[in-house]
Amino acid sequence: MARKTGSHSEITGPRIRDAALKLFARHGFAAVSMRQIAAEVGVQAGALYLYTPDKETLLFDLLKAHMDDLLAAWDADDPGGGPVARLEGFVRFHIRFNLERPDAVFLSYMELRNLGAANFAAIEALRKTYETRLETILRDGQGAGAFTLPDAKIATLAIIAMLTGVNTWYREGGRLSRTAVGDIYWDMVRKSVAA
Amino acid sequence: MARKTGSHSEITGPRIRDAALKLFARHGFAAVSMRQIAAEVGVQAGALYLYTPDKETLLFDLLKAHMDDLLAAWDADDPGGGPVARLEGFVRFHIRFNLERPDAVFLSYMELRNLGAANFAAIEALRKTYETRLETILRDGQGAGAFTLPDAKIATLAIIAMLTGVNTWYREGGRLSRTAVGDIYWDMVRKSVAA
DNA sequence: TCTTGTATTGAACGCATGTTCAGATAATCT
DNA sequence: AGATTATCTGAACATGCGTTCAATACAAGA
Repeated sequence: MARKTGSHSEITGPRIRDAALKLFARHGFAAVSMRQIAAEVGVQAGALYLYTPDKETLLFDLLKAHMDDLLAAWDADDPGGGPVARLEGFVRFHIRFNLERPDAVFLSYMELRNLGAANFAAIEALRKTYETRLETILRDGQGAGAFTLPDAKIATLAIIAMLTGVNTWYREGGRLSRTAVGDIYWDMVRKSVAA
Repeated sequence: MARKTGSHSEITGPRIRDAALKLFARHGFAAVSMRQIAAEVGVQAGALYLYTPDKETLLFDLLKAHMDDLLAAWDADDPGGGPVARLEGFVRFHIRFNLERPDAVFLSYMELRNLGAANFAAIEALRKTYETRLETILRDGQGAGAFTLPDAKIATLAIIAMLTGVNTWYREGGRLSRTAVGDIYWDMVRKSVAA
């Protein structure tokens, strides 16, 4: 047996990335073998190397794609207007976006350490870019007298950490809808930066 | 060569746990081999099995010890008094305690997935116990009219996530002292639950 | 000093790892 | 129909894994 009927790189490629994302998130990068990913897709391990030069690059591509998605999605979602409206938009966006792709979020802040220096720096830069989006809103609001912040940089990190924490406890079909979660966090964030 | 001069279980035991903690936190549980841990201590891999029945138990013991420390330290540190004073105590305690043992904190919320079901449940129970400590303070304050919370349970998780986030960015000798960090987070937490 | 118990080595076990590649088959193009 | 290209297999490579255990050297107590 060699090439399989119906085989296409446009089909196999995404399936490999999906399987890798799911398995890496569930068990950790180092604990997942190329053979396990291949088995999930239904091919032999050797076939994976038609789609990635090596295991680390497979991880990097997943993280890079996630961060690119995140930035593009926020830039499309930014409501504009005053700092308060934009901050509310950010809070609701971050929660919604992260809850829609828990595996990618988990990977993105758990498996950075498995990247080489260059790949690590690339992801870090994207993360910093995202943080700056929020920091700018906070500084604008501070300048306009809408917010009172002891430290804008730390407020940025504190808010993002708080919001990202939703992914650790939220379960589909639980006590609260996603909208209700957004309401609760917006209430806390709004007050935490209040003048 | 067999037994080494000056060898003692009271010395080697802690050194193995220290090395395992450091390496697991740095590279991840699955990525660290028993031989690497042994090399860090300066013994052969076989010697580790005098101190742990297997690799997973070594991880579990580290996590368990950390959670026990955490609970005991808070119970000793709880200032008592009114809900506002206790909440301030909790915020400052959590930051200080976590900054003193970043490796253990990192492990405790990154490597739970490498535990079997029984070990996982044991750590989860301790974590929940700690969360309940904060939740009780928040509910007391809510009852006394000192706090206004849309949801006490979620406020608990949000505050802990925000505080634990300090460990991802704090660097010794950086711009802010630990006390200054405590001040900033206490300001944000206090306002986020304000009436 | 002699004995008993403790701490460690070093080799071995079977099995899994990431990666490569020649060969084989399916899809596509001429 | 025939030639070419894309896709995948299956075996192989060297290396490393967690764990066990008999042999051995040191420490401690009598």
